[in-house]
Amino acid sequence: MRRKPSQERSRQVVEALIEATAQTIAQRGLAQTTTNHIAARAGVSVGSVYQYFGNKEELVGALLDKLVNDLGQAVDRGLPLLLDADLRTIVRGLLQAGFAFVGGNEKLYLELARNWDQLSTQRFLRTLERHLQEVFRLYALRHYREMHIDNLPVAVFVVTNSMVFTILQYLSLPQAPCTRETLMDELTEMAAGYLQRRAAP
Amino acid sequence: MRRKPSQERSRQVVEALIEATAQTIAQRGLAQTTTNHIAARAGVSVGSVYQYFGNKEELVGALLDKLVNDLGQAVDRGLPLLLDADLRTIVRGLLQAGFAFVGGNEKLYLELARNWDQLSTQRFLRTLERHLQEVFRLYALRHYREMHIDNLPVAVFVVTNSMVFTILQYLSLPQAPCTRETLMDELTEMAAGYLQRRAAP
DNA sequence: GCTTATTATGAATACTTGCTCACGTTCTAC
DNA sequence: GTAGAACGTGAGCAAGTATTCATAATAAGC
Repeated sequence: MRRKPSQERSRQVVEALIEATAQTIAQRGLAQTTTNHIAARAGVSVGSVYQYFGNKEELVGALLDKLVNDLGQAVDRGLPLLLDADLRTIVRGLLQAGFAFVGGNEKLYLELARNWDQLSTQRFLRTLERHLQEVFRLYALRHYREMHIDNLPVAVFVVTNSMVFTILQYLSLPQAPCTRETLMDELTEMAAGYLQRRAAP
Repeated sequence: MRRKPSQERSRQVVEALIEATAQTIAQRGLAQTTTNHIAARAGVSVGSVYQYFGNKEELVGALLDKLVNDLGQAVDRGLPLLLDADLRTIVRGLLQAGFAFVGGNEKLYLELARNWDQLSTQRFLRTLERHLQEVFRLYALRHYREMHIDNLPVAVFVVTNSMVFTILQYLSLPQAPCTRETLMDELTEMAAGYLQRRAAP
């Protein structure tokens, strides 16, 4: 951020720019999103973009920061409700929460996912992994008889990426091969089965 | 393809262009790959590109066609060797074959995967899914006592995408969270466990 | 009210890149 | 050998876009 906004109006401009970035990406795609489009949608001139952001990338980065933050909050909100349930219910709940999170902004998330090479998108996955690792660590502690995974980080890595990318593929398919419910059932089956495998006999 | 090459030299130019496209994408990334770069690497002038390809996209499409073809052949070669083994061995074998296939051109495949939104990349996955569906259909026929999946296409969709994208993520990670062997073990565990779940009692 | 700091503007700049086209070269057929 | 077809060339065009900067408007401090 090139200049730190000190007055109220400038803070509103920054907010409007980030919001406009999200909308423009969702509507036109990241590649077709220009600084002029963003400025126009935010109701300011291009110059204002460079008042607060060094370049286009920083602006998108700021949007990502906001989304990563939202994600963290969403996970933390849903977490305590799940810990008493069994593994299958937890996974199903997490999937449901995931779909709900993407929910209204499906296009935006899909578009961001299409560009997961940009460093920033990776932060999203890392954050998600970190949170999920915490969930399963707590579960493993409570149910140490049913679940004892020697390498939790790797297991979470595998499950997280499998879930996320399969869902993204599903969402970006021109015509779905099954209902959303079916997909969630299958993913739950796969993930829960995998995570529960090493039950102490 | 705008003009069909009839002489030998022009056929060599077309081949050189496709090969140069692969190398340039691997080295500079798809976004930074310009028609001028490709022509230069192929040792011809830009004009020649448009002699045989309507635009840049067609050129990349031709490369994709070649790769999809390679993939099909690779799967077909390895297939008969696997059918007598058990599910776990099959999955492990497929993963091994997958890594071997990507092998030398890791950067190219990674770069293409980063742009999976382009329609063409999807053909790759579809082809893979189709082949794998055939593998598991045959397996299910032989071992109908151990594996009875009511919706094979969906199961294959889930497994394929989970494997492919988890591996791609693994490969694009700056520092790996585990060895390649460990990753394959875990993926095998997850996939084989999932596919075998519905054993008739 | 006056001064100074902050904020907003948008035409102009600088640069990239896909693609064309007029011209030169090589091949083929007779 | 020569005409005509196929092929190759690369400077330059056209279109788009990130970024700047001189100028103007607005707010804050006194």
